[in-house]
Amino acid sequence: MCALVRTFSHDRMFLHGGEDVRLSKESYLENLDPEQLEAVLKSSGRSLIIAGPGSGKTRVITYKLAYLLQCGVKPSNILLVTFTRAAANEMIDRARRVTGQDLEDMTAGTFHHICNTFLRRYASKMGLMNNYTILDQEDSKSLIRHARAKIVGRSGEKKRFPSPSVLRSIFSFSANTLVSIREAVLKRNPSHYNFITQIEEIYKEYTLEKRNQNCVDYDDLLVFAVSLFEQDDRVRQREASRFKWILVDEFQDTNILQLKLVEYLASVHENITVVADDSQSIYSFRGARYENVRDFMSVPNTSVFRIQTNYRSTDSIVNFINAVIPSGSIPKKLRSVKKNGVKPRVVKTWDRYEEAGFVVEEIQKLLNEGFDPREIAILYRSHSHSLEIQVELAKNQMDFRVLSGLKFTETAHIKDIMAFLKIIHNVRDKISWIRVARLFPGIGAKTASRLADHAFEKAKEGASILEIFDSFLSKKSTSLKQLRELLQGISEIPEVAGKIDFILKEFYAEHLRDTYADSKDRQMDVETLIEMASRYSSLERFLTDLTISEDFNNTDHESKLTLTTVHQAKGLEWDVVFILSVNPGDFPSAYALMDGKMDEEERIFYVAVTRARKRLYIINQTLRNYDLSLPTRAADFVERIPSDLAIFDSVL
DNA sequence: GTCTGTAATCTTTTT
DNA sequence: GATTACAGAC
Repeated sequence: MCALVRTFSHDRMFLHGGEDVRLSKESYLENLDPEQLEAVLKSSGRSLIIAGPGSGKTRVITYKLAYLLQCGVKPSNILLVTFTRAAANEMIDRARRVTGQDLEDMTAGTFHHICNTFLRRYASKMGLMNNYTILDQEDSKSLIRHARAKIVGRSGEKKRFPSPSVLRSIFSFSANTLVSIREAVLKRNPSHYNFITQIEEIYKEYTLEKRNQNCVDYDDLLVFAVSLFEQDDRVRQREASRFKWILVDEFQDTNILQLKLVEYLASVHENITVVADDSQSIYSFRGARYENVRDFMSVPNTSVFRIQTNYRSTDSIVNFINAVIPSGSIPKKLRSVKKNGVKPRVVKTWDRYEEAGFVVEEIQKLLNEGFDPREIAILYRSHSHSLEIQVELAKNQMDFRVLSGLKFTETAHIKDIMAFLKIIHNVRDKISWIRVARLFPGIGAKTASRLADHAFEKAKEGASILEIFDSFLSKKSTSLKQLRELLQGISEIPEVAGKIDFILKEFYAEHLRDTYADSKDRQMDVETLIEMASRYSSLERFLTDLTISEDFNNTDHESKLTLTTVHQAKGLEWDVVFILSVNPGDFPSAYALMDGKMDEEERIFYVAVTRARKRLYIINQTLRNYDLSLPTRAADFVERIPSDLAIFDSVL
């Protein structure tokens, strides 16, 4: 297909005005450096691009995409898989600008998005109705909580029995690594092994309820998509035929299911390019295995490209980065392009308050120097490490945005509104019924769950909202009547935005006023949600996007500092980066120290350090809240830093 | 049954 | 230090 395969073997000739006139005229390729260019142009068939941090991975994929389009590959024949929806959008935007082509028909997004589109299409094959709802983390936990209560009951046995969150992580780990529940418990939480029979029962109950209520969780999206292709070869053939080209970013963070999926989808045309940096694999807790990179590479005829130049950071920072390459990485040494940088600073403070004080003071200096606040970021291992700094910033009236922590879509008021919509979309969704019913005065846990059970049974018989309420035995309280009217009203309004507006006006605004001190802010959030909804005509699309893509959370940016966990900082970069609380027990986390799992922490630290373009600050504290009798030195990232690569400071 | 106050329980990272 | 389970008042 397209001239690619032919031209590739003959290398640069082609670039310097070889056969393909159309492309050689395009100046955009000149924006790439030789090693990037090679990766873009020469990779066809199966190829793996191992690219270090700051090597312009996004640019490589974007230009590869543009190049394919220029070669005449139709957008509908391309699959682009990225780690976040935002990353896909960014690449598409750039490729659109470069090529001037309309990319509407391209399939792009995260694995979860892509699996969801397959699942909607083939839902019935998998025993689902295509109006299934996707459970987010919290909904999934609620469902597990119910299943848990059913199995463990109210007896004293409950003590030390794994909590819903722990159970969820066990189930999720099992799904994403293709191991049994038994093995998952042994691997992750061996101390819970004596509860194994109950855990297995809860898992059964949870799975059954998900099916009954026509719900899938995040893991199911992947699991179902994989088994769809495994079970039906015709479906696999049909879908794989469509994708003449597949591009996958952040491949080191894929799990075994995602690897399988990619292999299925590439099985017809075998044109697949994956980009990876094994040192940046930081999602093992959700099944990511950087061994995928090795497995992918070990298939015959896979070509491997390496980009080891770092275009992002100054030489001083790159030298520092080279000194903290995680153990177990594929050996690498990054080259820098930007010269005369400032050495990273390692600053010792007393406690988290002093740390916050120092950071704010230093930021003020940087702003005076002329740095743009949008180009300054504060990173930390855990969201809880950010509280003191948030207070300190607020005290000094400095604007900031927080990417970590409670997301817009996770706040109680947004979840309430969503629950109304979810009922309309999938009447069997008990979790939403319970959530909604409890908002009304006089309806508590008991009535709510009786109503949910009733609605569920009636829905199976195909009853309407009105019929569900009419046959609900309980005394016709005013609350129930109001709920009935409300749901009926929502279902009659066609537009998504109109539905939400109706909920707000008829009921929710008042509810907010009665229950929250900050009801004004919350109402404004709901109004934002209406604004978002106005861009959607399909309720299903709206619900899906809101639970599956986080684009909605990264709102305005204007002249603000950024605060975020390292995990959420992946793929981003700033001129100035502060890394907070680099002490054993905080970063690396206490968890990792206990389990001796330092390798992943090293990679997280590596990701953090590599976000900085010009200035890098590493802050730690003398007052350790984690007292180690264990070897602290090995666990202390600061202790490992060679003395000539940073400036060591103390504000004590 | 609902609502409210108090005691116990953890405590990462997220699509 | 916040969430959640539970006991007791209504």
